[in-house]
Amino acid sequence: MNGRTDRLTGDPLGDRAPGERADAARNRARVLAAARTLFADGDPRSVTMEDIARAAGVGRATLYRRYPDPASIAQALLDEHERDLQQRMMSGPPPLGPGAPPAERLAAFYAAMVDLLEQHLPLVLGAEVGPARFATGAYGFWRAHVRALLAQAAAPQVDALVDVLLAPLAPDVYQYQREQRRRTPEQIAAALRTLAAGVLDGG
Amino acid sequence: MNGRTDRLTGDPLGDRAPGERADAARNRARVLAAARTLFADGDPRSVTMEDIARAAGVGRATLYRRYPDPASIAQALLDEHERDLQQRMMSGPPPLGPGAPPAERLAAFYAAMVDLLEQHLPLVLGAEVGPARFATGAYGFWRAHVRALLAQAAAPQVDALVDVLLAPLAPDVYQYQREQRRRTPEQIAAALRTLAAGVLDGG
DNA sequence: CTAGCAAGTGGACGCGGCGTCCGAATGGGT
DNA sequence: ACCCATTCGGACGCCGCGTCCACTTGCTAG
Repeated sequence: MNGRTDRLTGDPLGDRAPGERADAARNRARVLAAARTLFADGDPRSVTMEDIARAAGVGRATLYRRYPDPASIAQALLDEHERDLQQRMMSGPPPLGPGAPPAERLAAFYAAMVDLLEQHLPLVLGAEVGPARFATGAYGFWRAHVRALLAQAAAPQVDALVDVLLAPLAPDVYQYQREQRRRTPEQIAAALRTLAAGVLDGG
Repeated sequence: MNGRTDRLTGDPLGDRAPGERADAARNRARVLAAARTLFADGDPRSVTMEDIARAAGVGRATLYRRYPDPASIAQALLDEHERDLQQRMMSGPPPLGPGAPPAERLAAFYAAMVDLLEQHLPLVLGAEVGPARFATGAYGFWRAHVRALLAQAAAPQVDALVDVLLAPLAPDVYQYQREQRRRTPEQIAAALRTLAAGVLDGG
């Protein structure tokens, strides 16, 4: 029918929803681009809706139409990366994907998460507002994954252990280790590998 | 020549600092009492300076004289409990105090922290504002303690493991497990015991 | 006992972000 | 070219913050 010309080739989250108006799509792209910049250079926790609106050249109500707060904008920017990781966990090559023993898969998951945190720390910090972290769909996914690995390895205390094992991946813990403790991503990943081995192999 | 020493550290309702005026002491007691109530029944994270001032029957500037924000008031209320725990860790009976093998002491520390969280969760949540948790003196103490235990047990990755092992004690992780996951303090403590054993005994 | 002074107090003020509302503009189908 | 639904964005009221300053209170020296 209507061959819609996709003129927004540089658009971060390219595709626009069916029936979305052209100006809406354009503004959404502007908002996301501006937000990405703002979160990246500055304190991600203190980015305000007004900041984003001004940087995007858009009214504040336009922002509120789609996003309730800065955190959800950061979340939108993170989504594609998280989805990608989820894909690799479900159907990628081992040890991250299926096929490796649970302890190795857990270690690989830790390594992948460290990678994600390292590459997008500002966004992750911006997306984390208090207990909101646990409410994300992503947390539920990590949770289900790790829980399955624990069950597969016949670990004790499966249900209670899951959140304990996910706790070190909290963004501010990572930030603290990187910036206050001057630890490298490799050191952090190594410690998490030790943890995975201790819980799933030893003990 | 009054050698007055302003103690900006709010100590809980008890004695008053030397040279502190009677009205100041009375107000400080009022403030702490009011704050304790407010943090306890309501969302600890949304307690505001104005709330506390109103509940205490005190002007806002009076609050700001001693405490920069609600979090530091919660911290003041927590201090005595944390000090007590620190005392038991340093010179109390084993397994929490010295004398037990590291793995058992770590498990005992976890149990004691779960106890503290369980009894004072509202205060702990109120005292935790973002990355402020790591800046607390208390965190440094827990950190040094766990680090010593790890070193004593000749664990690998000592420095990087410390913060990983402390992460599950983050107040919002605990709250999530209790309120969303409906887990009992015993279950949480058991999972942490498993963790301690896995890292220090096994692995 | 009184007077003086410094510490303590609290109401008022300006600032900035929040979230919403409504008149204006814009887009896309007819 | 028209029309209506959707979207836009400036403006508004609200609330909490943090500070300032004029007033009050407690302590102490004379």
